[in-house]
Amino acid sequence: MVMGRPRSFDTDKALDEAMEVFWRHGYDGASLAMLTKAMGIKPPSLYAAFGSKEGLLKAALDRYAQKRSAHMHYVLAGPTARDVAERFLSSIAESHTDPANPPGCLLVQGGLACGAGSENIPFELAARRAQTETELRERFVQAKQDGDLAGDADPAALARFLSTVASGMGVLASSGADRDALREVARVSLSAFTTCHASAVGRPNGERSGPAVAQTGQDHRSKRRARSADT
Amino acid sequence: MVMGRPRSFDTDKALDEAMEVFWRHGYDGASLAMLTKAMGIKPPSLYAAFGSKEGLLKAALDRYAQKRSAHMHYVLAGPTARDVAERFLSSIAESHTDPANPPGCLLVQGGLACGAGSENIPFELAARRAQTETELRERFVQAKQDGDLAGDADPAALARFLSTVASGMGVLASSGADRDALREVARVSLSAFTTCHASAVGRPNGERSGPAVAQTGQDHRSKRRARSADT
DNA sequence: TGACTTACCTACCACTCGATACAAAAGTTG
DNA sequence: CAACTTTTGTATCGAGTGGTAGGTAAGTCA
Repeated sequence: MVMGRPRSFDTDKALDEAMEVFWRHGYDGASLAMLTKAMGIKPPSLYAAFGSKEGLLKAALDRYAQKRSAHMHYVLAGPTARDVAERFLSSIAESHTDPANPPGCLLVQGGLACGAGSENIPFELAARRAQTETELRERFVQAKQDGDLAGDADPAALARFLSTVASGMGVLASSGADRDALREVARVSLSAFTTCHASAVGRPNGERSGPAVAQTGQDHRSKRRARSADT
Repeated sequence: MVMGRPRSFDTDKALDEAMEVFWRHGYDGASLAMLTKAMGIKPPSLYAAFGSKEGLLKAALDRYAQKRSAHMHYVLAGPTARDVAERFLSSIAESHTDPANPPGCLLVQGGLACGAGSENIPFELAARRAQTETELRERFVQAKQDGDLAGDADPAALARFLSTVASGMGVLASSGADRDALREVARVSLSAFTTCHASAVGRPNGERSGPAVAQTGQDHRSKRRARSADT
């Protein structure tokens, strides 16, 4: 079989540039002209390699997750639940203000609300955010089995709290907050975590185990009202 | 002086519809076609009344703030700092999942990152978010003077924490999280708040009094890197 | 070398974007 | 009524959108 002309650009390098554009301008705000200029390629090359603008975003998100996996692995490897929380919040404070990247988090900046024809994108980003929450929750379930998390602590609630704070820090960072501001938020949040971890949190309602958001990047469903999770 | 032909649509009603479109699709995602259809008017009427798409957003944001002012007044009227925090978080959990509105918060959904020509919008939204943080901080400063907030508590840090959690809850709600999920986050956050409010929070760095983000809707400045606050 | 496969670039597609020129319509004031 | 002011709808502006057709360049394999 013949190989044909080899690709003249580095896919990962191009994805890094595309990632930055999506990160800084959001999905709707990132035009093909911006993307191709940043990636150093022409539209046909982009479409041959990634299929569509949405395909390019997904590829960029995959690369984003891949780059973050090492940090997340370190976070989850914390010896205790409290260490995991501390590592998580610190890591977020640093990464969301890393001068090498646009401020904030791609999974938040990318687009919480999009225009006609881009309805899937918020789903896609939400699913990837939910992934982090799930990893934290499972780690806390393990911590509970290990006995380093109080018996009346709620792993799902704690994971959701941390995930929510992380999103909030993304919003804060995108507004120009500096690293110290985020560290401060992390510190306060951690103290909250410690309280819940040690003592009971009143839970009047029944158990809810799953993440609060959709798990997979599914297609657009109901246009009206909230994008409801299918639990 | 002559009055001329009277306006045939209700400005506030039209703004409510525009608000919903911006809320659901973000600034970039909200097209003129969407807006005029929802508002029930034609482009020339829109431009005569609001000047531009950006002007329409600002008018919608003003109306949004006006509608929320009653709730915020109630929140700030809480007898103690803890009550203020509790009222704030509860109010956010309810309002961000109010079925009468799109999920989440307009000031977050509206656009954290925008495309070419809309660079001012994220500033504008950030400034309005900062307003809430400022109100909370000033209330906590007052609480400290009143003696119902510990002497070593940091009003700025607490206000920023609450504001950050509120943004995070906006992101969570936009992903389809239900009201109970947000209430749970509110509960954990409040317990964290209580801890910091009662006992000392280690603060290695100097005082920082201002909000973490820009105060006013200023023009676009540096394209590269973060939109840094000019403190 | 020459056949073959693949990627590249130029130019362009139909469409939508935000915004407006223009004239008819609808009201107030003398 | 007639003069005047403002709003309205139609129809459209130039620019930019995501995406592609078609020909050419650049490599591999026999």
